[in-house]
Amino acid sequence: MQIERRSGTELEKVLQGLVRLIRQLATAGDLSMTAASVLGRLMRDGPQRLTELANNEGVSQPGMTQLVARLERDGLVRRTASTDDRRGVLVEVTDTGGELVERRRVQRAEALQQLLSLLDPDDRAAINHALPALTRLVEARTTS
Amino acid sequence: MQIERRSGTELEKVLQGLVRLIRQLATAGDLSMTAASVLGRLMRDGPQRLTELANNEGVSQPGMTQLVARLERDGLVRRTASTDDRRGVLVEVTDTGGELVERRRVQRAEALQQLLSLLDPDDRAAINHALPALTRLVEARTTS
DNA sequence: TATTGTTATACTCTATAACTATA
DNA sequence: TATAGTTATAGAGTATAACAATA
Repeated sequence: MQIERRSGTELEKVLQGLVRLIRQLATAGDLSMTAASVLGRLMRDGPQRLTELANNEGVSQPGMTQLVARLERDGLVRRTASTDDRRGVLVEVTDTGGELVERRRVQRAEALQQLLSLLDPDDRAAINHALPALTRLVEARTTS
Repeated sequence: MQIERRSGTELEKVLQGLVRLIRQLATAGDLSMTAASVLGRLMRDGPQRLTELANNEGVSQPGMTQLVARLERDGLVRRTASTDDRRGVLVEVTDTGGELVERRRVQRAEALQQLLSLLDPDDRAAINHALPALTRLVEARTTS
């Protein structure tokens, strides 16, 4: 038990550092975290309703209206009327938006790769080995 | 080489998830990331100059003036005149601020501990084993 | 003249409350 | 009446430019 308590504390410290790291990695297009997350989701899951996006991103409905308005102004997403329910709005990512997301993803991956290359092979192996476990850690949050 | 390129991409994916995770963990006091980081730094390294804080946090000098003004208004930091250079301002954390930082830290650690306990022992071990390496990864960024 | 910090101004991001249109 | 979305308004958080005070 004491070992486990300590690992939560240790992990907290490390994650704080990782958040700092991510925040500072070069990222094209200067998107906010929520904007990037919305674009990523639209790429992954296809066009979605505004309300659905707001709920999934943990943002208010007006907040999502405004975020989508900015993204639309910047040519990254497109709004189309929902076919069946005339109240609804479908948001979909444009080609420009998709390219931007991909470019950012590659940039971050390359920056991380560069950092990994500075580490000892043992450290690289340890991180590699922990990636599936960390993925499950993240999913444990979503699931529970 | 191909193995390494893939690990950058994998790590990028995992870190995106971890950032989402951290963002959503319960946190008392509703501090912004920069505010939390400034308070943490003041706790760790003691009172600091405004310019020093701005540089370390990657924020403009006016931005730091305004952030410190909000933190002061909320009773979390205190500004004192610098002893030697009368242009300078020293920022230090108050008892209230210190307690808030500590409370948040404990909350996050407990939430993470709870998530860790949902994983297989193997996954927990893999994460535990990678923590020092991840710490060095973060430090590689700062150093390079 | 250079440095430290503040003030003025503007934009993004986000919330809540009040509204409109459709179901 | 309930749901989908928008508009109005306000505050946090950030930037750049212009300024004041001190070195």
